[in-house]
Amino acid sequence: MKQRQETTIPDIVVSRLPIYLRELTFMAQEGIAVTSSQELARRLRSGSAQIRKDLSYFGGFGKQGTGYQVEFLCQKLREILHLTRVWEIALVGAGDLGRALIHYGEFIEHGFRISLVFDNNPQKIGQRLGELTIMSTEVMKDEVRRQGIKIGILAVPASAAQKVAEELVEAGVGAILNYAPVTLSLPAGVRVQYVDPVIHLQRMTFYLK
Amino acid sequence: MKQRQETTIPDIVVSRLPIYLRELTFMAQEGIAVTSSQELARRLRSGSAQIRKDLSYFGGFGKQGTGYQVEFLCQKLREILHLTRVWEIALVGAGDLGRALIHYGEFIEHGFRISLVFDNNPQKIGQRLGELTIMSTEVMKDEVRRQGIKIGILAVPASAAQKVAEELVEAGVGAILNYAPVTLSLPAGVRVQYVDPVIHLQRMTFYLK
DNA sequence: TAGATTGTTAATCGATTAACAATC
DNA sequence: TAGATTGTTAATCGATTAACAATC
Repeated sequence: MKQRQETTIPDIVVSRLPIYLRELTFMAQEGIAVTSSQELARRLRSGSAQIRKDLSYFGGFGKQGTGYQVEFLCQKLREILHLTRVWEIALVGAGDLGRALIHYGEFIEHGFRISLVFDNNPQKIGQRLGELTIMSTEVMKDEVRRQGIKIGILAVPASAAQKVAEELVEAGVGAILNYAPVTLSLPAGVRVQYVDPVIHLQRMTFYLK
Repeated sequence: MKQRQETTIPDIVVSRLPIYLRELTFMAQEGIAVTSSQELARRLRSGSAQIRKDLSYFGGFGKQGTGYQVEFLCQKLREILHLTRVWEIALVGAGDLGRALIHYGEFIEHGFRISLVFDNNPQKIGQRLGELTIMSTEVMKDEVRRQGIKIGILAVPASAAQKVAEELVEAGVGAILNYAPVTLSLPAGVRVQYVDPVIHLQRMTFYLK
């Protein structure tokens, strides 16, 4: 049960934790109170040794002979991933995608709240989107900084993405979910996750005949 | 310039090729005719040795002392990734996300065409979505098989995803882009790419304070 | 106690990187 | 030729997996 953040956690380990948390949450909903690395591995189509090793970076959460208390492990994973608070998000781009994201219910269910929306189109500025009012990208930096927002979602065209990303970082954002189809060049330490449906599809067509 | 598919290509190598292709396409648009592994690496924030090694799995596309012809390399990458044809796609789920995907212009620009849309909501069946008519999931298997469609996009709730995915696979689909927040259990050989904004965000909050 | 499963070590496997001969 | 950059090998690095003592 020792905490050991002394070691640097491999990024690839961190990237698996949300998957574990999601599956464990399903299991809790199914009424499963206790599980094993083997059962979890079977559901996730991964290896039980990997799961145990991943978890052991953060401490010993199980009991020999028994396994893991599902609710307890969920709670620990939420703490590790800093999910025991609500994260405010700035969304940039109020097109079709931005609209879909605003209405996406999973965000609020999991402690993420889009609290600012920006667009550079004068036609859109001032309009309502869900419960928010679309603001000008000109005030973006100030507003994001003022509210202390740390997460940005980029739903802008590729051509605008780099500049917007830089401004978000200047405003204090440390994590960007990028839907624009372009690789961003940002200072080390800024986290970026890429979502580009075309890239994802192209990763699969290689295997199709 | 030898072709050597003899070796199995590591999945991680394949997954980088679309990123190379995207950046090279930008470079071509910028009027850059010739580039080097070093220049490409700088733009992608990766290593030049990695780029050369990745490409060498498929043949020698460059010239010592000179580098790579941008257009030529783009063409080769398109061939490797099987992007020299149009891929028809079946979209399942006509909610906000499905709507956004239908209107997403990048698909057709890159040779992907959503040609069937399904939903299980009787209210939606028969309605138009873009240029398509929403069809019942009851006819999904038959229609997908009849048209020989190999790619599916899942934009359904988590609770429906596994069943829909299995039906798509039975209908001959070999690649699934899954927007539902759940891990799918499918036969080996079926490719799946996951897009779950919540998971992506949770991979970054670990690093935020 | 007998059975089960963890947490951890060591072995294996695979990916990245450095280095350089080949060559344009 | 001199300079540059590829394609490839070998070294390094890191991640996965197997195995098992510890222990519930």
